[in-house]
Formats: sequence, structure tokens, C-alpha cells
Amino acid sequence: MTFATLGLAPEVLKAVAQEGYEHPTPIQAQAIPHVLSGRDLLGAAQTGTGKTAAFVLPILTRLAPHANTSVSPARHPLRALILTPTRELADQVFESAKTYGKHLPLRSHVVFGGVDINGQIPPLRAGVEVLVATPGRLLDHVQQKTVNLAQVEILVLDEADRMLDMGFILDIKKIISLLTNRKQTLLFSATFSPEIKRLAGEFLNAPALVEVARQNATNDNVEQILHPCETFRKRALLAHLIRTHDMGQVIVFNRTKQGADQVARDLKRDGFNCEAIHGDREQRARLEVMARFKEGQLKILVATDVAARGLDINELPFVVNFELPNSPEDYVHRIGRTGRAGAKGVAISLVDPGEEKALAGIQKLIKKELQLTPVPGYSPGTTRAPEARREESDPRREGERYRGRERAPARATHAALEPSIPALPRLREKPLSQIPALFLPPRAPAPQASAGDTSQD
DNA sequence: AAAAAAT
Repeated sequence: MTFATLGLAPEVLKAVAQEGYEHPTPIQAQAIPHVLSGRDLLGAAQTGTGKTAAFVLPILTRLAPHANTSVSPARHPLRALILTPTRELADQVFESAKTYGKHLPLRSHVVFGGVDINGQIPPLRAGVEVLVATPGRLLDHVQQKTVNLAQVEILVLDEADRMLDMGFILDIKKIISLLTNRKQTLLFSATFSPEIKRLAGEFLNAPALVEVARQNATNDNVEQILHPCETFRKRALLAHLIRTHDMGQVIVFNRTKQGADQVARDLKRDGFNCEAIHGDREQRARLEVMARFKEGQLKILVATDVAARGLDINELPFVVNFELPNSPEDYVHRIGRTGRAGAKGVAISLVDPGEEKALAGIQKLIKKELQLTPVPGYSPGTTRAPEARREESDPRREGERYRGRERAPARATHAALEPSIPALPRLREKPLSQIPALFLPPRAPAPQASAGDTSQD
């Protein structure tokens, strides 16, 4: 199967080829013909499956025959609208539209909050065929009459589950009510709650169903490791894990913005190449941090759940949950940042005693029993230093207890834990000098150098 | 109870 057989416009195919893509991913192969045919679509897919291109490519193709180069706004009616939950995702989808539409005389634009609205107005006035937006700022533009939605034919609701979680339902309904010329609606969601089904039932017309990931299930490519850890030891354990695993790049998820700042500050102080991203940071800083992380220049991204969904980062090998998320769905999304497109990934979660309830919810959602693996020296009841661990353990004595556990896996609670589970299988003890990637280059001794950059604005 | 998103 190649892109050429899918019926995409030659200009689009050219851009796809220039990006180095030859073969569509499963969701692209399934979705593109449906979108081209004009049918509504319900897509069950996480980001990283090639979902964005699965709708961007056929939408550009559908708009292409009518494309013209006139500068008159009347001749550039807005025809495709893509709504996303987060600003970063909007920007990312926009980049994709720009890239794949570069050989077409179509205009794309993106609007989201957190940046000056005045800068967004001239391009809108000049006319764009494709607009990517977050709901709040789009409605702001609608009120200011800087955008007219009446000619929109194609609507995409990207990460619809997230938009509902974030309380966008009324905004979305309001926006849809303004799309009086809507002919085709595409709805993508990673999970399928009753609310999503209701939304789909209300706004989709006999949709084609395209599914690439199992519903509410975690990717088998992701190895899930959980370490019990007292809250106050978590930061030390995190540093230990980063030092002893060859992580390459990693996102460290936190539950709160303050927590993310704190962790980032600590890691930075220890010389780690890291930055925090969360909703309290300036939009410009958020975009900058994301850009550096995607380039590979930044190695450790300390994030809240703003980064849990939608961000498409190539081949991210590791994800760490410094804290478990408040909602079990977010756990699925977080660990979905790794193990992408066939590659193996590892998701490590640090679980303190207060998080057992959250853990139970996660296990219920993913229908999978998760084992807690203590890390000696960091987990409750384990006191030996990590270095001393392997030699000192008595395999036979430990084995008895461990084998019993394997036959009837203990529920993953602290109460069930014994301080005796064998060493981490993946632990790679390497001299720090051999894994410099995670560290910043040594800088000139400037006493003030580390102050300020991650702290809140 | 937290995060995200319009100001």
C-alpha cells in the first residue's frame, strides 16, 4: 500500500513524498478514502498513529479543486475548521496543514489563546481556507466578527474526549450551530465514553468507523513499570532513574503546575537538561520549550497533563509519571506518548501510598493488573542502597516469596508489598560520563546562572 | 481536587 493509490491530489502527494513518507499508517489507509468520499468519520485513534495526516491530507485534497490564487477574501471562504483541545496541539496540526498544503494555493492559519489576538486578525481578514483553532479563542474571533464560519464545509473535532473533559462541550455546540453549511464532520477520540458516543450520535451522520487502537487499552509496545515510593523520596528516585536508565528523551508528568516547577527546578539544579511546561507558563515559553524538545535539543520535559495528549513527539522512548494523574484516562494518554509507531517504550510510574486509589482506577480502566516493583533505598521497607542490592540478595529466599506472588499476583497495593522483589530488569548502571545526553553542557561558573528560568512568570 | 481554555 502506498499513498499514491489512495486518491490524494498530486500536489499533496508531492508534499508527502518530500517529507519522506511512502506508506500510509493503518489509520491513514483506512480513513483517507472515507474522508475523500465525503463521509462522516468516527476515528478511534491516539496521536502518534498518524492521525493528523489521516485527516489533513484528504481535506487538502477535497479543497484542492476549487483552490485559486485570488487575494480577495470573498474568494477565500473558510471551508475547513479543525478544533483541538490544547494550544500546542493546534499549532502542531497547523504545521502539518502548512507542510502538506505547500504546493496548493490554499491558505491555512491557526488561532489560540494566550497570544495577542490582534496579530491573528490580518491573516483571517485576508482569507484562509483551513483554520485550526482552540474553541475559546475561535469564539472570541466570531464575536469580533474577524472570522465567518458560515461557509465551513468540513469540521474536525480532534481529541474530542479531551475537549469534553476540559469542559468545551458548550463551546463546541455553539461553534457547530454556526456552521450552517457543514457537510462533513470528522471526530477523533482516544477513548469512547458515553459522552463521546452521545456527541457522535448528535453530530455525525452515518459515520464510517475507523479504529486503530483498542478502546481504552494501553499499547502493548509500552512496558509499564511501577515503583512504590514515599512522596518525599520521589525526587531522589527520579534523579536516580534518570541517571541509571539510558532514556534519551523523557517526559516527566506531574499532577500540578507547582509540582512540575519544583521538579524541574531540582533537576536543573542537578545539571539536568530540562524545562517545565504547564498552563501557568507564558504561551511563548510553552511553544519554545516544545520546539526545543521536538528538535531533540531538550532532553527532559517536566509537564502537567497539558502535554498528556496530542503532542506528537517522534520516538519518545521513556515517560515517567512522577505522580499518577487524577483521571485514569490521562494515564492512558500519558503513557501513549511513548511506544509509538511500532517502537518499544517504557512508562515508569512513581506511586506513593496516597495514590493507591488512583492506581486501582487505572487498573480497572486498562483491565490489567499492574505490579509494583520496589527500588531498594527508595521504596518503603527497602533500605539497602541501590549499589549493594544485587550481590546481597539471596535468590532462593527471595524466590520463594516472589514465586508465590507470580502464581497469584498480589493486588498492586503497598500493603501487599514485601521489600524483596528482585532488581530492576532494565536498570543500566552506566557511568554518567557515558550518558551525557541528559545533562546540560558544563557552563562557566556563574553563581546566578540557574536562578529564574523555570520559575513561574 | 487539578489542569486546560477567552479575557
